Amino acid sequence: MSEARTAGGTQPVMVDVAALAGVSHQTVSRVLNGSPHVRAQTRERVLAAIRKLDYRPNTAARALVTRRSQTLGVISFDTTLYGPSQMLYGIEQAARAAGYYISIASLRDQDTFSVHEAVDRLRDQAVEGIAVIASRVSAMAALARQIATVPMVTVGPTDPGRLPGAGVDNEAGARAAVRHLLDLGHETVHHVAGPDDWLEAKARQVGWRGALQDHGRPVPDCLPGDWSARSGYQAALRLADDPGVTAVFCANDHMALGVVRGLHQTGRRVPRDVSVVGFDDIPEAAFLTPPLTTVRQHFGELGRCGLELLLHRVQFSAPTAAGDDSSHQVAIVTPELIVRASSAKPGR
Amino acid sequence: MSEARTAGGTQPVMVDVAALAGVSHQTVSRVLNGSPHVRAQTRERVLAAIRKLDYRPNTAARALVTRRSQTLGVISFDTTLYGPSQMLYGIEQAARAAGYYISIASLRDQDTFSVHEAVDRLRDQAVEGIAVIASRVSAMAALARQIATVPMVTVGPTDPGRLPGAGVDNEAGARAAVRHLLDLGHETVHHVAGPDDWLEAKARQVGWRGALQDHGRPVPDCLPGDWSARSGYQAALRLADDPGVTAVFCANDHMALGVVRGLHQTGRRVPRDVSVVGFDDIPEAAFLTPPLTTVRQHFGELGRCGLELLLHRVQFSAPTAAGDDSSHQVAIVTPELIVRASSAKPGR
DNA sequence: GGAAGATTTGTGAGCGCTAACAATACGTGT
DNA sequence: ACACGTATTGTTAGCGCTCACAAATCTTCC
Repeated sequence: MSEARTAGGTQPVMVDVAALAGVSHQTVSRVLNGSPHVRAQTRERVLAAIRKLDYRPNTAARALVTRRSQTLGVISFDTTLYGPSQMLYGIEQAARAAGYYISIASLRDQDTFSVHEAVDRLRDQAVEGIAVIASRVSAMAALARQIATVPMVTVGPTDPGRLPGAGVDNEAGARAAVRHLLDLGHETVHHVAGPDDWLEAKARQVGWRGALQDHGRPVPDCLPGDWSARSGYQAALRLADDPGVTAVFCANDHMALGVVRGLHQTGRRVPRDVSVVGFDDIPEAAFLTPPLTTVRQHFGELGRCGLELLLHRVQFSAPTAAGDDSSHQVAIVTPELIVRASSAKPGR
Repeated sequence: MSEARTAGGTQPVMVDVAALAGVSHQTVSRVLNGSPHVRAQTRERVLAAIRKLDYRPNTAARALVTRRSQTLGVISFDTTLYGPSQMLYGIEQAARAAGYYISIASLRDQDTFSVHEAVDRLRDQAVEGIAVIASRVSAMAALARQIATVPMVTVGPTDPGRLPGAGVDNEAGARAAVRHLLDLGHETVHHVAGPDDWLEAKARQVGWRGALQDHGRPVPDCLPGDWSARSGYQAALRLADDPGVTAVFCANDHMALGVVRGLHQTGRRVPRDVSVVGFDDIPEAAFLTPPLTTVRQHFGELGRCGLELLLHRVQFSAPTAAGDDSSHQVAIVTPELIVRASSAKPGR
């Protein structure tokens, strides 16, 4: 009969609870793990002891023997941006609901080295799976190379065929935006794009071009941006030179807001002279001057969705994954066009 | 001589490395922990074996015996908001630099129950310390009650005297904003405040009122807001009834942007008729229409700062903290006024 | 009433690692 | 050559938990 340390500064351990409840440590373990082979009365006694001692199981010991950390990792770049931070939130909520802890690794750069480092870091913590909020094509490639080492999904931007994940149908969103502007009567639509090597930027650009071509409209040169309001502003200054511009579709709301600012400064009125449409529907979009027409993404939903996918994979790849079932699962959410005052009929 | 499993799907463990390097597992441990009592040549051999096997130490086993998880927890509410997400990033960067992992717990509500739950959750993970990005007075109170159980600091809003933490001098920031408007020649300044039970909101309101009183100006009624652009918009509609309003100081940029929108809609021009100043300096502030005068906070810096404080406490409270040294350490950063086009001389 | 079965509990081993101590190797001065 | 101190390495014993299995208890039914 091992004497349990009753006092002292140390945390109580399982045998302490067992001693107090008058059972063996294994019975305590059974109660903790919800085993059905415990008499109700015994369970009560154990639970009472747990409560009295404020006992909390040692996760490290448990992880050591079960080889499961109950932890998922999240790699995120640019938590600064609206989308990523929203998705992180959605992921965390979903993980908690599923009984998992979340460990994060946020990166400044999306280069191969940083990506590998982040994955390593998370693997060192024995995470059971990783959700990645990455967007750069390069980062995706780096991740694809590591997919074998640990279950992984992408959230937000997806790279169908290489990595499983939950994403938004950016192309459809862009098409909807362009179609809306054409329907209003605009001859064509200009585009302020996101960085070349971002998947979302690419997809939105493709959608924009596709919609114009489908309607047999001229496809103007595409203006480069970097998601920031500043880059939108600069694009607008260039756009202002061309009197033919009547409609601009921006790859995100922040750039759209910069475009509005730039147009305004050069004497073009929105939406009287030029219509502007964004993408994302940030919370303040409805309260900008003018309120911004945009394409709404449900980032939170996306995070939840992605995590579900990840959990599924974690379950499957239990000991040795290898030849998984459907390796390239992807969940696609279709975004929604929100029409506000920044887009209107061309006013000639 | 225990035969090391050379193949198999299992991860290599320390004895595997030891066997390959021809040493004991303890020597491997020494190399891993940077012990000086290892011959350089031996160290090399061990490192080579580690590399060859792609061995990675089991954190659970290590945590079990050292009783240190190398993990810090972050509790955050509203990762959605600009400030919190920025601070989270700063915290993560600083933690990584210090060799700590970060586990997050984000909460939807700031009520007592949620706060306790989050702390429990993090404690279950055996985090060595917790950084809290909370703002509600109620949440602070709940935290203060748990401070004894684990080292804790607040980041962002601070509650001097109760919890240690890194914060911004919101009052000084507000004073600077108000003074700026008075200097421009405005008779008084109206205020759209944040939620009553947020510490930042309170401090900014106090600063606003104080500055007005210092200059012997009338203190108008304060308009309530909830940080959202929508609430700013609504406040503006109310403000519009009063022709005497020439300057508005908003407790954050999003509300300021809503105020601008509301004023614009009711025919008041910014800054010609009314000057508007915000707080935060969100990245797009400079590209709003008009560019927003605001008070800049260095959120990232703040996160770093707070984490440093936390690490300090973690070090100190090693086995049994109890009577700590300076229990109410606080780092205060002074924000900076950024003048842009949304504020100007009253145009009568 | 007692054997066969089901239910509930206890026992021992070991997950992979570090901490303490023991044991060796290496030099140095006498 | 010897003892002695110092570098370097090895040995043993857990950390707190779960797993596999053994033991004890309670049923049930002939």
